[in-house]
Amino acid sequence: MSFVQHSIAVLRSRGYKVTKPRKEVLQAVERATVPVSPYDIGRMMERRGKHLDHVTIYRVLDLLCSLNLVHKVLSRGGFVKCGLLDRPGCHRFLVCRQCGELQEFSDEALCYQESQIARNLGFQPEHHLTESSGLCRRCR
Amino acid sequence: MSFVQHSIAVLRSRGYKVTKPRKEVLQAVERATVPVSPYDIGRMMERRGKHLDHVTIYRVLDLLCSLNLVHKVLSRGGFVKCGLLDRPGCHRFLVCRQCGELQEFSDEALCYQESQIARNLGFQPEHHLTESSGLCRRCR
DNA sequence: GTTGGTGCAAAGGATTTGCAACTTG
DNA sequence: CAAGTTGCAAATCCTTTGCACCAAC
Repeated sequence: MSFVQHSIAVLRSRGYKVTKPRKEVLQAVERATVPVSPYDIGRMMERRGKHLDHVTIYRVLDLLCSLNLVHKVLSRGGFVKCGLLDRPGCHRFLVCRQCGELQEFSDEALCYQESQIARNLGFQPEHHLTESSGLCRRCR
Repeated sequence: MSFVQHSIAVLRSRGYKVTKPRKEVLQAVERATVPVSPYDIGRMMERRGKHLDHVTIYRVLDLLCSLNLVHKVLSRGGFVKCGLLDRPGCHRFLVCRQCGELQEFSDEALCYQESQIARNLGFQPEHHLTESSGLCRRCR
């Protein structure tokens, strides 16, 4: 099942309406190869002769983030589709500092280790955010 | 040696001028207990009867970041003084989602493990950015 | 038909740039 | 005194809010 199809199913199952703007944002994120900002998405649509209000794009992205269908990449300030779909645990990124290409992964051992460190420092850990940067295979 | 003193020494040793605005931004960051934005710093100064142009604050923070004297906390969108000074390796954070309190640490084993994962996925790793969130001792 | 979603207008921040004037070493 | 910094003005971009209208279920 494709990313868009899966996302639509999740929307429906949670009681959210499956609207044209939501489908279009999903398709735009699907096509993107690097993290895209709300305005990037707006421009992508214009180039295809469509138009979406930027406020709508913001709101759709917020919703998709809250459902873990897309992620915000903080080091780049943009959004990407979730590439791990239902896989549990913290989703992490490798980001190419040259071309922006992104690879998503999750790793239980890492979560465990980070949680241990947090507890040792008096924290009760909840989430781990990791974005490693470097060079991807092609840019190396 | 205090954070401010250390930072001034680093500026000097790298050939940067030690100016009044730079010292004042350093002092503001020193006093902050949670990550602060450039405008936060501006307001902190006003409250003390001083004034700094926001553009200057942006530029000073950029410089201090590039020298690793302060860090940008992406999950909170603010800056903090570096609490590990010259300690090598990637600096990481625990951030309290309640009060914003922040603890900095570094961990060699974690760096190693993350690098391994990156290489297995075809990446040449350079930096690891980690910001775990949870509850600090007091907010728990 | 209802409820939730969207578009529009507008406001409020955040961030950047160019240039003249000033300060530090 | 020279080079590096700062302050100001202004432009640009990002993000959010309120409300009237519209579309999906």
